[in-house]
Amino acid sequence: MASKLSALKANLSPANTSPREPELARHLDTIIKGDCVAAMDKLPDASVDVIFADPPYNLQLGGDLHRPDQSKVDACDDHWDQFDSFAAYDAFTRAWMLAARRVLKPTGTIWVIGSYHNIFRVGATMQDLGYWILNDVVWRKTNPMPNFRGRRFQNAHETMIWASKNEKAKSYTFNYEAMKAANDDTQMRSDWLFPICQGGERLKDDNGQKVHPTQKPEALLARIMMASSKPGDVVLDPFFGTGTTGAVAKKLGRRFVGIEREQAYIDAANARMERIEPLHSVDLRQLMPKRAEPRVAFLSLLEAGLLQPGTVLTDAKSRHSATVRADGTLVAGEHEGSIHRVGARVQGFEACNGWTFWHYDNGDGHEPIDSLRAIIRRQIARSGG
Amino acid sequence: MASKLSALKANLSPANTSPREPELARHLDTIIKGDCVAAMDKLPDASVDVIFADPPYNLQLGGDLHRPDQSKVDACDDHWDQFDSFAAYDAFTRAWMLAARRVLKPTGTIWVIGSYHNIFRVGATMQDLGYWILNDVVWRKTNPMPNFRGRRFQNAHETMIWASKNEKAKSYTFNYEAMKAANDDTQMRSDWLFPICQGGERLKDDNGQKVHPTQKPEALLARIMMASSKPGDVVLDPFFGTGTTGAVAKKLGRRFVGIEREQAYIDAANARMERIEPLHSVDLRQLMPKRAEPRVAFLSLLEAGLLQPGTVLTDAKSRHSATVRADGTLVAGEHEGSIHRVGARVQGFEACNGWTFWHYDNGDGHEPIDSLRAIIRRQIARSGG
DNA sequence: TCAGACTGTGAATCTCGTC
DNA sequence: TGACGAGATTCACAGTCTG
Repeated sequence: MASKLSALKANLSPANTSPREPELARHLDTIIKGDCVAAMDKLPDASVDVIFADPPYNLQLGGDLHRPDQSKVDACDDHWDQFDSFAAYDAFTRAWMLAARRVLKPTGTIWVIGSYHNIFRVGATMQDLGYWILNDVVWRKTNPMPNFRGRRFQNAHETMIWASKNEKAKSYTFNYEAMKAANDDTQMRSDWLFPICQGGERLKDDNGQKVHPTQKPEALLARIMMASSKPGDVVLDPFFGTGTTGAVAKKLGRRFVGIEREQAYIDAANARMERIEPLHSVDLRQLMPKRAEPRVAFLSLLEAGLLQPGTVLTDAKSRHSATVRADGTLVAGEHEGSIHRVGARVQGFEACNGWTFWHYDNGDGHEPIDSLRAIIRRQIARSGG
Repeated sequence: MASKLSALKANLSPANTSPREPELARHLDTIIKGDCVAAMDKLPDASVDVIFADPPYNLQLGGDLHRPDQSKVDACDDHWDQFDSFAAYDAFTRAWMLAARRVLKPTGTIWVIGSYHNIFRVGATMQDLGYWILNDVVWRKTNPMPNFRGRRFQNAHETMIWASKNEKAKSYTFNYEAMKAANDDTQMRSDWLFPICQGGERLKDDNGQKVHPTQKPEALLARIMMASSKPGDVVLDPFFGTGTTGAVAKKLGRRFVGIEREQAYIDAANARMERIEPLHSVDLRQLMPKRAEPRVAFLSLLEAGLLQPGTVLTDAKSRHSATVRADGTLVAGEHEGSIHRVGARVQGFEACNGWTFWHYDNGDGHEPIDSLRAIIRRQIARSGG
C-alpha cells in the first residue's frame, strides 16, 4: 500500500518532468469538454486503470455517426439502409475503442454497458480490436419499465462487457476475495440485481424533468469500482453524461477523468460531484487477497522453531505422511522436495497447495501448517513488513 | 385457432400438390443428417414457424483446467467447436443465418443461444442480415459451474437473441397473455431462471458419460415454444444435437425438423424422442422454477444505502463490534472478512451466521442486519428471484 | 430406514513471479 | 521469451456409501 501511494504521488507530482504524467494529472478529477476520441488523444499511453463507458445507442444522438462521404445507398431496400447505419455505428465504436485501448494500462480493464440495440456490435468490435472479454455481466433491473404493447418480453436487463486489454494481460485488477466475502462467502455471479436510477439520486432540472435520459444508478458503478479497482486508481469515462462515474469515484477514493460534449451535462455533473462527501480512507481499505500476502518460506517455520526436523506431517485424513528435513524439504518414500511437490506426488496429482494439505500434531489434534505460516506473517506485519 | 389448425392440415395433406409443401412434409419430425446449410437449402422458402439454434460457441480454451480438488474439468473441446479465427466463425454464422432466414415464415421468429465467446458476433451478424431483434433473453443458471481460479465473476448465465425476420415483420407469434398468466400475472421478463440440464434428463452413454457436452434443459425450450409458437407449428433446429428441441416439440404438440451432422447424436436423439409422451395439456405455471430464499450479498445493503461504510456493527449484547468497509467486508481488530467470518473470529468460533449475529443501530435500538436483508429480499422477489 | 458423509460434475476463453 | 515452480482456487445438485 505504501509503495502504491508513493508511486501515485510521484505520478502526480509537478516535479516529475516526464512528458506523460503531467498530461494526465492536469485532467484528474475534471471533465474534458469535447469529442471523446479527440479528448482521449490528449491522454498518455497506458495511464488509466479502469474505463467505464456507456456509449450512445441511438444513431441520431451522435454527430460523429454520420458517414464521412454522406453517400446515399439504395433506399428502396431497408436492409442496406440499415446496414449503412450499422456500419456508421461500428466505425464510431471502433474509433473510440481504439483510443480507449491506448490509454488503458496493461493491468487495467474496461466496462461497456449497452442494450440489445448496440451491445452485440460493441462486443464484436471489442473482440476485433483485441480486447479480451473476461465476463459479460447482466444488470437485472428490479423495476424495469413495462412493455406497453405486449408484443415482447419486458426488457428487464442491460448487458455489460468486462474486458482486459488483450489475451496476455492476465494481471488485471479483480478483487475476487472482497467480492466473495461481500456475497455471503460465495463467488459473485455474472448477474447483478439493482433498481434503476430514480428518486433523490435522479438528477432533475428546474422543471422537474430528468437531466439525462440514461442516468445509471450509483450502486452499479460502485460495484464495478469495488470489483476492478483499488483506492487511488484512475477511472476514465468517455461518455460522462451527468457524472455518475465521477460521483462514485469521488465517494470511493478513486480519481476520475470525464469526457462529455454537452455543456448542460457537464454543469449538472460538476454541481453533483461538488455535493459528494468522500468516504474515510480507513473504510476504503480492501480485503487483502491471499496472493498479495508476503511469501513465507517453509524453512522459516523450522528456523522459528515452530517445527523441528524429523517431524512427521500428515494430510487431514492421515492417509499420507511425510517427514520434515532440516533443509526445509519433505521426504515421503521415494518422493522428496517442497511441501507442494511432495503433496502432489503422494496423491498422484500435478499440483497441490502444501500449506493447506499438510498437517502437524499440535498436541490436541491435527492442524494445517498454514496456521504456522499465519504466525510468521503476524510477526512480519508487526515488524512493519 | 380452428382456422389455424385447418390451415395446418391443408399444409400437410398429401392432396396438396403445391411443389413446396411436400418438401417440408417429408422432413417433418425427422432429423436430416448433414451440414446445416446444405440441409436448410432443401427446405422451401418461408416454411418454418420458429427456429431454435444452439450453434458452436467457438470457445477458445487454453490448457487443461483443474478444480481445487485437482479433478480435471471435462472441457468442450470437440472438433465442431473449433474455428481458425473470428473471420471464419463470422463466415460460418453468416452462411447458416442466411439459409435460416430464407426458410423462416414472415410470421416466424428465431432464437439463438450463446455465451460471451460468440453471442456478440452472432448478434451483429443477425442485425447485418436484416433480422430484427425483439429481445435478448438471459438464461440465469441456478447451478452454474464456479470459476475455479478466482480470476473472474462466476459465469452464471447464457444469452439468447430472439428476432423476427425483419423490421417490418410485426405479426410474429408471441403468446403474451399466456406468458403473463404463467408469471403471477405480471409480464414475463427478459431474464429467466433455470437449472442446467442434469440428473435423469441428462443423456448418458453406457459408460455413464454424457452423450453431448452442451445438452440444454427441456424447461428452457418449453418456455421458448410456449412463448413463440402455436400447437402444430414447425420448429427447426439446425444444430439438433441430442434433440432437446425435438423432445420438447413432441411433448408440446409442435412439429420439428432437426439437422445434425454426428450420427451418435442422431441415434441418441431418436431414441430419446421415442420415449416422449405428448402432453394433453400444459400448465405453464408448472414450468416456472420455484426458488428457495435467494442469497443476498451483504454488499447489497451498502449499495442500497441501508448501511454506510464506517458503520459500526455490534452483537446483541454489545460485547463485540466491527466496522463496515466499502467493499462489503468487516474489520474488527486484526480480523477481517465476511460478516460470517468476522463474527466467528471475534467469538473464537469456527462458524457464525453474520446475518443474525451482527446488529446495527436503527435510531431506536439495536436490530439484526437480517432485517435489512429482508428489505432486499422483497426487491428480489419482485424480480423473480 | 434414514441421516449424514462422501464423491462426482457442469459450454471455462481460469496464476504469477523469477530466472 | 519460455521454462520452472510456488502456491492459490469451487457451487449446486445428484448419486452413492456408511453408520
